[in-house]
Formats: sequence, C-alpha cells, structure tokens
Amino acid sequence: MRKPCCEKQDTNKGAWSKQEDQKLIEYIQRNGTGCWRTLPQAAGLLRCGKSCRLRWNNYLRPDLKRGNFAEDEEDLIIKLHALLGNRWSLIAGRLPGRTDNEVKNYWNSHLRRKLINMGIDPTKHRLSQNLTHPQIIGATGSATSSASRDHACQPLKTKGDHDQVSDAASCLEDATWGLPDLNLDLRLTAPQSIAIVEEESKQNESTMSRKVESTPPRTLVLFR
DNA sequence: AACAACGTCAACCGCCTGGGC
DNA sequence: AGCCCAGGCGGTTGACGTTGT
Repeated sequence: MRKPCCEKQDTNKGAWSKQEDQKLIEYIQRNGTGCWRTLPQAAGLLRCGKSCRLRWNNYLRPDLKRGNFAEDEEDLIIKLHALLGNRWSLIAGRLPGRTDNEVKNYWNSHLRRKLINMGIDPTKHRLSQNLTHPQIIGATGSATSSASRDHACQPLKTKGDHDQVSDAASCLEDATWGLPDLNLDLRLTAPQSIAIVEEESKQNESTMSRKVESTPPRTLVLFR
C-alpha cells in the first residue's frame, strides 16, 4: 500500500486563500521549487506538496497567459487532440503560457461541444454518422481540416504509453490523412525534449524525458 | 424574485513513470 | 532486480457563476 503523498490531517483543502498564494509565491521566488514534498512546511503552508505544485503550475506561475483562448490556439488544440488524444500535457506543451489543466478544461467545456455541434465526433475527429449534412464551419467558426476528414487517425492510446507517439508521427506522414498545411513540427529541441517524430528510432535511448519543451510550433499555417 | 438547470474551472484523487538506492 | 519516493499526468469532483423558466 502506497503511503499518501502527505499527512492528510492538518492540511488545508479546497480553494487557496490570498495569504496562501502569497506565501507560496514568496517562498518559490526566494528558494525555487525544489522538493515539493517538503516545500509546504518550509513555506509555512498547511497544504500537501502536490497541492502546492498544482497551484503553482496551474495558477501562480508568472509565465502563464490566462484569459480567453485565441482562435489559432483553438485550432491548434483541436488538431493536436486529433493527433494525440487526451494527452493534455503534450498539447499544452505546444501552447506557450497554457497549462494542461487549462487546455483540458477548455476542451471539455468549449471545444468538445463545438465539434459536436458541427457534427464531428470529438473523440475520433470524424464526422458523426447520424449527420447527413453537417455544418463544417471549422473549429473556430471556420472549417477544420482534420475534423472533416473521412480518414482521420484514431487518437493515440493513452495510459502506459506516454511517449509512444510514433503512431502520431506516422499519421502525420500519411499524406491522405495529412494536415497538409499544418507543420506541427513535433520534433523538439534538445536537451529536455522528445523528438516525437523520431521517437520510434530512438526507443532504445532509455533516458527520454517526458518533458516537452513549451516552444511554439515553428510553422503553423491554419486554413479556414 | 426564486428556483432549477446548466456551464465553467480550480482543485483533488489515484495511478503511472523514472530515478535513486 | 526490486523497492521506495517524488513528480507528473489524466479523470473526476464540487463550488460557484450564469442563464432559463
């Protein structure tokens, strides 16, 4: 039986107060994040380390963008979701200033519904069969190439194969599926990155990091 | 005005993975 | 090789706000 990440008693739960935020920010600004498990005590917070990490990563980090998603961000999320499935951290990694939680929430509350309304199955990114004349108006009110295709790739299987994105790469390579104008360029720059497209050929390199650098795609042409 | 239904999003939970020993 | 730990991930929950009746 795994030990809990922290002692459940004596820890606050639920929404963070301004004072707690302030303590966390001040501590991290002074000392960096370091070990999340010991951070709460060191920072004088009655929170578990996980909670602190989540709060910092999803809300307090200074580089977070917040606010509404731009149309190109929406398009990119939809296309990446078609490619990667519910791998929110990977998707968020391509959206500077956005967190996986934010992307996931936005997908579930906005984009999923939007695709459904357009007659597109949001999980498979295919046209729903019960719609004879779907309104293909695109992810952000305009056409989304990936979603309107007949031969959309299945999203990748998730659990247990976090880095097995080579299928996605082969989808990318599949010209018939293609996103002909979308160069996602999932190859990421060293050292802390996954060369997703080349993943398969590098599978033996066991020290592959799961981290994906949050650099924007070098080329992104969206068609509407 | 009051209530219900629905939508949004911050936060939690449990599981998985990789690294260290 | 196997265990333990910390960090990370995706799914889910629940509080709160908004909209509809």
